[in-house]
Amino acid sequence: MSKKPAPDRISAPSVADVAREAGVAPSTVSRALTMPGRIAEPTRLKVEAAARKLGYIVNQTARNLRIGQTRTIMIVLPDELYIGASQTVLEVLRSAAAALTARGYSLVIANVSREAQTDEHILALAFGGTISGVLLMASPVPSIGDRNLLQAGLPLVSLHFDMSAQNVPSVISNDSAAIGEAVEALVGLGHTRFVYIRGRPDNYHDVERLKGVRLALQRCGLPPDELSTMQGDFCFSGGTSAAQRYLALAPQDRPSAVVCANDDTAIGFIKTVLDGGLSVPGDVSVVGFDGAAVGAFMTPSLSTVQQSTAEMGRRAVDLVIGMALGDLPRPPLRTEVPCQLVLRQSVRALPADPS
Amino acid sequence: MSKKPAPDRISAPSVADVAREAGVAPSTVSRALTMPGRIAEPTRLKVEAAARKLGYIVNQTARNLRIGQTRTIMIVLPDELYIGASQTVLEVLRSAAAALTARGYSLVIANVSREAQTDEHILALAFGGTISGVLLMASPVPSIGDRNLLQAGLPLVSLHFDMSAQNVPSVISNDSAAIGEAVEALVGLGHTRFVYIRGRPDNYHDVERLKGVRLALQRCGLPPDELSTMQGDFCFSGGTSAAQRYLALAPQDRPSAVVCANDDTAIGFIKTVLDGGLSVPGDVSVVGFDGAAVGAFMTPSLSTVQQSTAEMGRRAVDLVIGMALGDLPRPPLRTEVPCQLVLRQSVRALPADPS
DNA sequence: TTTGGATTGGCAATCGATTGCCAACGCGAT
DNA sequence: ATCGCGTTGGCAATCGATTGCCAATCCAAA
Repeated sequence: MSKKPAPDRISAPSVADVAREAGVAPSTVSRALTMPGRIAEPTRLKVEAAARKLGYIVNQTARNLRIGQTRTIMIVLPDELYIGASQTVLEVLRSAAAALTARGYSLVIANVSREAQTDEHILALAFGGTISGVLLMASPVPSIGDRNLLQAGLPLVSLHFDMSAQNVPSVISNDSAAIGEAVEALVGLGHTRFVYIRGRPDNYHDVERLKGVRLALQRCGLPPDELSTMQGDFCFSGGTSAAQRYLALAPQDRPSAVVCANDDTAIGFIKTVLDGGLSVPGDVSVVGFDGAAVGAFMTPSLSTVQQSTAEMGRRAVDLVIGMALGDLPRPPLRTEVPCQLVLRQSVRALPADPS
Repeated sequence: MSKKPAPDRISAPSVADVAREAGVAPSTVSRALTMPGRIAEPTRLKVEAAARKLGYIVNQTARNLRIGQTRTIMIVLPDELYIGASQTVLEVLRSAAAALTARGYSLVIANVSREAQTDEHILALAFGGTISGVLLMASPVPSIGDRNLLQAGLPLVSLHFDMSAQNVPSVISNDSAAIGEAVEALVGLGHTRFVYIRGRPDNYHDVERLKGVRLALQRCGLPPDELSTMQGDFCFSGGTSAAQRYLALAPQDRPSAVVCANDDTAIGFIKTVLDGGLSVPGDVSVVGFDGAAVGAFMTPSLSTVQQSTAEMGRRAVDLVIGMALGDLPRPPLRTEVPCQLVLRQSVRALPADPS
């Protein structure tokens, strides 16, 4: 407030500077600022005043080096940070970031794609000592040669993918059960013939969701051959190409219910069949997965399975910080956060069959 | 490959360990690994072999402390990381992240919202010595009391907002000119009466885009009172409420062209007027701004002004790294990246007026 | 063989904060 | 006045990598 010590100082003041200003030893400064109670009140106040006067801010790099910890969590994003309508990964990222900063942690993004040298970068970061924990978002464990992220000995939590089998605590949606609910709702509306439009091959979500569809149909007593599948890719384009195949079917051969691996697929599908002259939900009912915000504003509005992204992020952060602090010697391996079915204009009840 | 030195070693190997293994001094190890040419080839190979054998990875914390640099760029995100259809900020973030990691930099996210203590956190990070530069995304300069981010003396680049007046190099879209093009296109299609649905008050983009609309109408020779404005908020809800006001107008009083501050606004507007029984573009033509990917899959598909997000991210990274390395003593204060007008089904030509 | 210059590699200081250890000090009790 | 205990604060080592400086070494030229 009074006068600035140095408006454009090159090097920031250090504990030594503060100590000199306050007339005490550097160790006293450090303790005064970080160990309440360890230093007598009058001395502490003197130090605090000196620190404020000099505009002292602790050098985190030096601090981290000394204490061997960083309060920094690394986030590994999926192969491809696809930007479409489904933004589950981003929503979880937002919630995790909020939870982390609220607890005084920083967050570094390790990657936004997954090219050749990306895993190397991730591992260098993990082994470089700047990281206190890792959040793995919808990603396999980064590895290079015979070295992988698990060996870094860092607290590690998987989001979206269930890796409990590999002993990695996982925070996941109940993909299979949730999509099953959607299928049961469609059966309840009179649908008996289904298409499932798949995501990328070998993807965890695709496998789980397809499984959920199959199980639900079985529970409803429908024979397995009432379900056909079409290949998709979790993107608009996958929905579009599946729709073209759907349109190519003879009208009476078209299943009345289409369940999609995610919202983008559903959106691509709907747009294409509408352009092809069909009505949604008049001719075909469509359900997506993820709960993209824009779904409510599509025409027709999109039925979907809403993931609880905010809670997933929070839970994962609780886990990884707990592990980093050693509070969780045996973290739960599976934390399942339930989804919520949202039925909108894109589905309708089938008129009772007179036959 | 042969046998692991210690599968669960507590402390990672240091230069000292490598030096012992290779039979040289620590300084030699350091130089061998970071200064090509400084160390004779045979020695260098010996060191490299030892490092590989021990699985040595440099401790970045120590390295950063010593060299007083971090190759880490901090990203400050907007007040609210709104997740809707318009994802400009996220697209730019993705592109910037890709450019940064490609150049060996790390990226820390300072914040995902802007609460009371957020700015404190941002400044602590900035002054804490762990940061080499800052990318400010659609955000004002964080400050707390009489201390602000500018005083940290860090390379700083603004994205989305033009802060060249405050001497901050800015990478921006040509908001005003681009939306002007859209307006001119609509005038070219025969539209003469316009509504502009605004974003949040005092927002940079809102101001620029409204200005662009006004200037374009003026250029086209239309009187200012052919433009009315409605309040929005950059979200679906803003479009929705504006649409309700639009529907409340007598049909002959409804302007035939609606220009929205962004795509989310347009999407909310379209959905609501469609539900209200109007046709788009039959009764009203609508244009958004941002180029949300999902726009192409709406019904009708959304006309918009596409921002070149990928290029913006790259440009900003080039700037901030150049400044950090001292390569850019006088960085350009304004880098304007042009947008591209995309006309889709949501606009149509007005039939020639017989009167 | 000697000399000069270039190359190589080691020693030790340094970055800034933290912390184990201990000396000094104060205070109350004997 | 002395002792003993608890409190306070200083000294110096430490975290791990980098780098200025210099000694040792080598090679070619004289």
